[in-house]
Amino acid sequence: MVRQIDIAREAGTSVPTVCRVLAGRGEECGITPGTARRVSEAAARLGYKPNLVARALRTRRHQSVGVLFHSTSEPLYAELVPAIQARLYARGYAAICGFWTDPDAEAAATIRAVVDHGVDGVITCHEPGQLPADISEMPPTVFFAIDDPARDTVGVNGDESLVEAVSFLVAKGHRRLALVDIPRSYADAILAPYPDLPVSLHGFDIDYAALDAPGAGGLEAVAGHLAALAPAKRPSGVVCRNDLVAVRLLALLAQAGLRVPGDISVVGFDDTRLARWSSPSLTSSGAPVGKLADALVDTLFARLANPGAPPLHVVVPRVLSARGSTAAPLATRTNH
Amino acid sequence: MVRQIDIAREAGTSVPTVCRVLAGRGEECGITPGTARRVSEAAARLGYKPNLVARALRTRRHQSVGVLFHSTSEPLYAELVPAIQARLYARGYAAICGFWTDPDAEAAATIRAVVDHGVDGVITCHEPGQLPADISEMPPTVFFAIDDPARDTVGVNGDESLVEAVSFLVAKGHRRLALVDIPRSYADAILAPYPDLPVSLHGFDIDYAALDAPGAGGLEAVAGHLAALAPAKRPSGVVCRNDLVAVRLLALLAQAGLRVPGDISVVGFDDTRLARWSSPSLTSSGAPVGKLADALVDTLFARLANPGAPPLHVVVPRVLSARGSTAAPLATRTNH
DNA sequence: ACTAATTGCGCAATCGTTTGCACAGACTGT
DNA sequence: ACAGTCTGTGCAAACGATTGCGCAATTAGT
Repeated sequence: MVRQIDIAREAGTSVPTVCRVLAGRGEECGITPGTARRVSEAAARLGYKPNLVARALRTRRHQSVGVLFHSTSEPLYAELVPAIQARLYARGYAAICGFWTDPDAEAAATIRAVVDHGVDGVITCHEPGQLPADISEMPPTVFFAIDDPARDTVGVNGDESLVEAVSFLVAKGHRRLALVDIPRSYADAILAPYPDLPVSLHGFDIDYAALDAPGAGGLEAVAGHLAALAPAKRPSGVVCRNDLVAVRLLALLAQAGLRVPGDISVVGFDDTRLARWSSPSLTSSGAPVGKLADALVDTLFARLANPGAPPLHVVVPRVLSARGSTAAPLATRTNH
Repeated sequence: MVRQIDIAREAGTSVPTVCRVLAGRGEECGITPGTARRVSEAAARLGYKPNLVARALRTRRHQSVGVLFHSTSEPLYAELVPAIQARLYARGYAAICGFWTDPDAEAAATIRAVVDHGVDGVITCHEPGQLPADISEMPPTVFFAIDDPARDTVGVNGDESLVEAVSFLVAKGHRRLALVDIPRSYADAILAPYPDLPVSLHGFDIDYAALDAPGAGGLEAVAGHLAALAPAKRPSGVVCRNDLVAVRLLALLAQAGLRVPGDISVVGFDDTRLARWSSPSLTSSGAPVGKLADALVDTLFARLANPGAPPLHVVVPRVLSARGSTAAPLATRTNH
């Protein structure tokens, strides 16, 4: 291990001078160009790597950020976490990652463990209200997909893009829709532009941990219900809370004998790789993962640069990508 | 922030005594039970949290492990990384995560950045031979799914379970098989038990980064080739390198007009959630993620506890889970 | 030439924890 | 009672980088 004192000896100077030159503050501190050059060259020659631990002890900045998300079984997070990590490294920061499955207990313990390791900031999807109370001092934190005017947040537009998904289906000719596992508040926002549209709500009790199982956490009942309806009474389009629910529904609808998009169209949310991997591929509305990661990391560094600024709020718009899971409804097509 | 000196003042003793008691070495160092109790109580009362950065500077152990994998677009890694992280936290260690997409350039830079942050150990799927040369001192490292007698490794059995997958299809009556993106060395191992089985090899040039695109990184050509063959000449069973390839192939075969498992059976590898999410669900052979994570973390800590021991090698057996993508071939069924 | 301002650099303390060593005090043995 | 052992505890020096302050050496000013 090469230390600053080794460079100092090599360059015939002292540790503080080495420190100032290597911190790029040579000019500012009035170091002679010649000295600065000797230091830089010696550092390069010896292959100096700063000891980040020692630096962190002195400066109280650790060059690391906690990245705390639901277990990556949420397909969006599986893509978002590596994207965030890449952007942090581009700024010389390490990503200390924490995942959990159970929202309440595990999350708090995981967050506490990461914060105790001395991160400079946190990026998380955890609800601010449920943060462990005894965390003495939570570092600057950016919350993803959380509505809280008092915190720094990065979100994706919710009800507007839900309206867009619905209008996409309406434009294709659908007149009877179902929403799966979508909050009623969002659903209400939909009714405004389409007061006469029959919309049914399903799957409020979906158990995401059981989505792997054959029953799919309650989703099988939803598929069965849809299949049991007479075609004329059946919703011809379904909008799902996220891609995972949509993809599982795709499989269950096939089992139940409904063809997608022939008998029924399906729209997902988040536009993850899952939407491109499924058969049929899934029409989905989501914000580009790269832009989300940009927004999260930029917001965190803006906060670190300016601790006193008022709360920051960024919304990344979703884009609807039409794919194979949506088509005009059968009735419309036969009418033509 | 509460420091040891605050506890020392509160308990009427000195910093070294506090340190020894809190390190659990009170007995060993002959601290009086009374003193030890006063220290413990004061620490609890004040809510002491050790400064891990200061400790790391002194002890050179950082209580953190680098977890370095391909970008989690590899479905197995998306499940493995959170499982590893959970086990590290259970031991009081943080997971500093690094992901990359391009195997050569990004991986080296990512690994270097993480190692520079001072991790105690590394768990990675990177090839040992391609580690950046100028990493002064690589900490103890466990390699996943790498064959290298000189390193600590955790693997899944490869050719044996490939044989098992083939024998599973043969037992169902399949007599003509295809392997997609499977190394020829493995394929050779298969020919031993089944010398007369016609096996064709496909998809050696699959571009994993392009698997999202419509052409699926070359996989569309494979599906097209299979669909173009006369049913009698067509392989009735396909074994794929991993679940992602298998799931994409499922979609492409459907597009090409082949039904799964009616016309053709498909077997995946790794048994990720993708296998349970696809339609039809995918027969797949994989080691349980939990056991893999256990093996990786246990092996790393065994190495940390005993730096001089000879290389450790653990193999976690795969288990074949039969699901909806496999059935007896059409020919066999009509014969009965 | 003598004081004052300026410049370039190094001394020493600091961050919080750990650990080798030594020093008091109590105790034992003769 | 005194030398020797043992026991519990504290002193001080690390670990490596950062930074306020001040000291020399040079230059400017009169």
